[in-house]
Amino acid sequence: MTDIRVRFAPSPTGYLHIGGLRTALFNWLFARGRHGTFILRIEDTDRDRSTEEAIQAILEGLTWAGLDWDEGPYRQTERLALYRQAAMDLLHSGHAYWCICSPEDLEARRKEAQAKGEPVKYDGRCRNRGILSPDQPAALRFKSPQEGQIIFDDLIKGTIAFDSAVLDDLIILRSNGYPTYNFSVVVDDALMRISHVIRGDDHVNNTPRQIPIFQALGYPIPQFAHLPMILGADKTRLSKRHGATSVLAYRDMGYMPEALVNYLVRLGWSHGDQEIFSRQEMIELFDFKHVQKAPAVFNPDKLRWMNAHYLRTSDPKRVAALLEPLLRKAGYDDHDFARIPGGIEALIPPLRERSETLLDFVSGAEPYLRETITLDETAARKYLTPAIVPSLKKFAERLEAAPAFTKEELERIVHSVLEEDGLKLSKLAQPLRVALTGRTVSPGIYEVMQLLGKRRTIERIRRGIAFAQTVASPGQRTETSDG
RNA sequence: GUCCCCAUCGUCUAGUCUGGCUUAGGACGCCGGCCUUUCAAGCCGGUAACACGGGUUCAAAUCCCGUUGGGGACGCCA
Repeated sequence: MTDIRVRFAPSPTGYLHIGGLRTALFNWLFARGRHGTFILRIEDTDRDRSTEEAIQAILEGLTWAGLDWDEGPYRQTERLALYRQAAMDLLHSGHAYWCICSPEDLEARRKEAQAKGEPVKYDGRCRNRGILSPDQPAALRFKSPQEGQIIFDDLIKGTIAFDSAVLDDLIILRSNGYPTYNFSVVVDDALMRISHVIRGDDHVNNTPRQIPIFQALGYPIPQFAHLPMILGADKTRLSKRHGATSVLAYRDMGYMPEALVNYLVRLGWSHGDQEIFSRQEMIELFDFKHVQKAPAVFNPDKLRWMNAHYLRTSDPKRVAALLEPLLRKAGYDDHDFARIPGGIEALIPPLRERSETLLDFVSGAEPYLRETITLDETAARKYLTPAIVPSLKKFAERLEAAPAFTKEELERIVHSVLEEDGLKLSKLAQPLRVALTGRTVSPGIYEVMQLLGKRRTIERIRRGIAFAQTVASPGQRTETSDG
């Protein structure tokens, strides 16, 4: 059995996007599940569009997602001598030839062919010119086979056949000496002994052009697995038009990497009815047999649901670790974190039932992180009324005198007030909630009080009482009345 | 236009290879209910699909052909 060696080979012309992450994930899963090697290779042979920032963004995205690589990152621009050597070998063995057609000429001919409805391919006019040492800018072209068929068995799509007649002689070395994609991939996949080429199915058409190059170079042909594309809601290829497609943008929007990865693994792959997969399960269960052949539409709603699920079921420590940088980014610091008995971690259980993203935690945590709050006007007017003041007062007094600040004790006090004042819990809970958080929506009031601590709990109730009394004064009433 | 690939609820999908077990299952979303201290979460129920037309067969979502529709590729980009 040959070693499993796979690679993820992004071109650093932009950020790492959702589709790229999924391709990387499937490669990684395949390698990890078969004791294989996962190689990272940066395809930066396009000098004009490749950037260092993009490389960093790709590495950062993969790392965030938890996809670690065993070899690399290799950079093709550091391997140029290898491609040139291979190209010269091809020239000398008669598999390649110099072409002096200018890019402008080629472009013009392409347009003409397109307009006439003729096949758009290089006409091979330099093929028999036998140029040995060009004295003008020249590109090296590969002699593609002209007859027969090129057939390969795709692990996902099955047997795919192309007539060699549709192939033209592709350029393998640009006139600037840089290799082109179709050539450098083959050389690297061959040299790196890649056993399985797992990539997006936008590369299906490149495969019959690459296979003859493997053969001409004298290397074995790897297995191919072409993943279907990810589409946007309008069924066109996922792009910026569909909103956020950058992996790092999802991190910044408060998504957990395990949620994104789980969502992505189910986009095109399945294992019966199972939706939730641990890292280990994915590794063990992933196979090409259950990879879909048709493209899949990216569904942000399901991703959100998945994220909410992970938020609710993950270890609070884990969630807290991911949340902290977002809180800091929002302007909070250690001083704020220290206000909460139990720190950031204590926020997780109460808030996670109400959060779909970590950003929801950021806004939900505000009342507990700050020393004081601003009351929501509408909520305060509605619930902090003179009628509830006596009960609030009674509650605050008893709380102050209470021997402990446990949930049981809080519950006991609340119920004693309820009973004496003949109130239903909801009648007291909502005013308390508004006084304590400034809002109508929050975790349970006992949890809220625990997050606030005794001092802030009492202070906020007193402020709530003050508000209710201010509103009760005749002047205020007139002022705020809308008739 | 040429070439390649694909086709189950709105979306992700099970089932298709190895036809009958399917009144086509699950998930997201949506709708309703329960629970309830607000909002959620959770639980229960509902909504909704085999693109179409021909074959083959006792029997087809499952096999074959065609049509239609969709995606991808046609660069000295990757």
